[in-house]
Amino acid sequence: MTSSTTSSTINGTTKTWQAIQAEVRKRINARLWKPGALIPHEADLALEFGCARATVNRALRGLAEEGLLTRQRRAGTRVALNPVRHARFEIPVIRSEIEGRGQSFGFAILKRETLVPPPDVRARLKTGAKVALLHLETLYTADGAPHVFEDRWINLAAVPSIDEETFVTISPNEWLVREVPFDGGDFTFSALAATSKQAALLACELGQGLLVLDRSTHNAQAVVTSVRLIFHAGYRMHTQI
Amino acid sequence: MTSSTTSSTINGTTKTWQAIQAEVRKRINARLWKPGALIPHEADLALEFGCARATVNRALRGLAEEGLLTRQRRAGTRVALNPVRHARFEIPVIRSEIEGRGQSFGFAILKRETLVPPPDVRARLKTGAKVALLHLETLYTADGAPHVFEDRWINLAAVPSIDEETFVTISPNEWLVREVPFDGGDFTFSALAATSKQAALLACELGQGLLVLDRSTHNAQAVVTSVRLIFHAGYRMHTQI
DNA sequence: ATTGCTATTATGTCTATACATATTAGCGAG
DNA sequence: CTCGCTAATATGTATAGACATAATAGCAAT
Repeated sequence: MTSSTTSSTINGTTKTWQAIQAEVRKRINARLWKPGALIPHEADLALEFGCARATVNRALRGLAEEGLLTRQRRAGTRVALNPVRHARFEIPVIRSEIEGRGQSFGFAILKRETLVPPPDVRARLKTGAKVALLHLETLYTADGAPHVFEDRWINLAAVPSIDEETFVTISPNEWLVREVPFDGGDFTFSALAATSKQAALLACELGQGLLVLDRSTHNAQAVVTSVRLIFHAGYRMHTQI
Repeated sequence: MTSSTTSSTINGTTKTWQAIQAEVRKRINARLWKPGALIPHEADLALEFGCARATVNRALRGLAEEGLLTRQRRAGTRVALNPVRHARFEIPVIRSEIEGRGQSFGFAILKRETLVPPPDVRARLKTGAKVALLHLETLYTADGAPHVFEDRWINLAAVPSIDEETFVTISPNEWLVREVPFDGGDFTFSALAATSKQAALLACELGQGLLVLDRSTHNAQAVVTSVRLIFHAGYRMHTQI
């Protein structure tokens, strides 16, 4: 029958943009297209794959975002010389992370005060020498065991409503994620050897290596909060690419 | 003067997908569209912004990839309940990282041997109990100072040509990135306190906290290599979102 | 040789239309 | 009330055609 409703209008195989991506990936891996080399331009590939240029564009754009290709107008598309790989870490809400492992989540506010912070914190939050900030120290636990110690400074000007929050039922971590929209931030991983205070808090030996994550988040107006998370000994932050 | 602009949106000149993204972001941040809420569907937005549905699709797809929106066929698009944020770390070639800071790069192969690895390495590389692997220990330096100690195991079956490489002019790190295509891998950050050996290698105090990055990379066939990088004391790995 | 214009070219984006596909809502039979 | 079918619907993808934009190459004038 001359039914025009059949799906595969294209001879041979239906070439979705994902199929094209896979094919391009294969050619790069097989060194058919070598690092640094120019690959055929979109129109040619569209012709070869029997699809529209927009479909090729969709495929190549994705690979460029991954860092596998570099593209430039007029100059064309080439295989990346140094395939800069990106590791994407999910930064979850602490409660979700713990409960996701089937453990019980808990937290305790160890300190809550409003004062002018030390210079390094002032620098991170870009606040003046006389501006008081909210300072919170919280210990998060998993199945009762110390999980992470959080040392947080909050810009009250950016989050005024936080004054009314007691943090009895919701942790500072979760409250901020839920209530404060933000545009960006920065993350820094580092390591330190446990001081006696940290060893006591996190129930580890004095001098053990601890993973540290410093994070500050900002919106369009100001730096909202800056936090240092010191994880329990042996904690590993994992991701796949 | 007169409050002339009652403009519902940016009209006229540019209604690019990026402008639409920005507008949607603004509405989410302004809580006009609250977390969990359904937003108008693509056709409606296209009508409102005066553009084609494909353009709206492009904008919303990007926001969904970021994790700010969740989209489902037939069900529509809603603002993500807990915006899982992603930190994207670039994993550069060590030489590029050092030279990018204007420092001089160097490396020294401390050990090169071929032997059956211990069980934990066997597990990571998924090799048999009798398969010998190439083991390399390398110290990378920046301006002559220790930068990172690399302890690497390489699956010879996956990278046979490595036997001929002397690593005199090119480091193992760079050689592998350049010569061995891979599909994926996983990363784990952790911390340890410097042992006396590590302290000597990295020129730091005994017991200092050191940042550790374990990485293994695989292609379609096998796990190609597994590496542990132990960074010098005080090293900070930074990224922005 | 250097500068400056212009034509060329490959990617970037937008449009209008069409069909595919997943998921839900509704309805009828058991 | 539940199961199973069908219709409705929002996103996902593909298409041809068009124009925009950046970067290059070539050529001309200084």
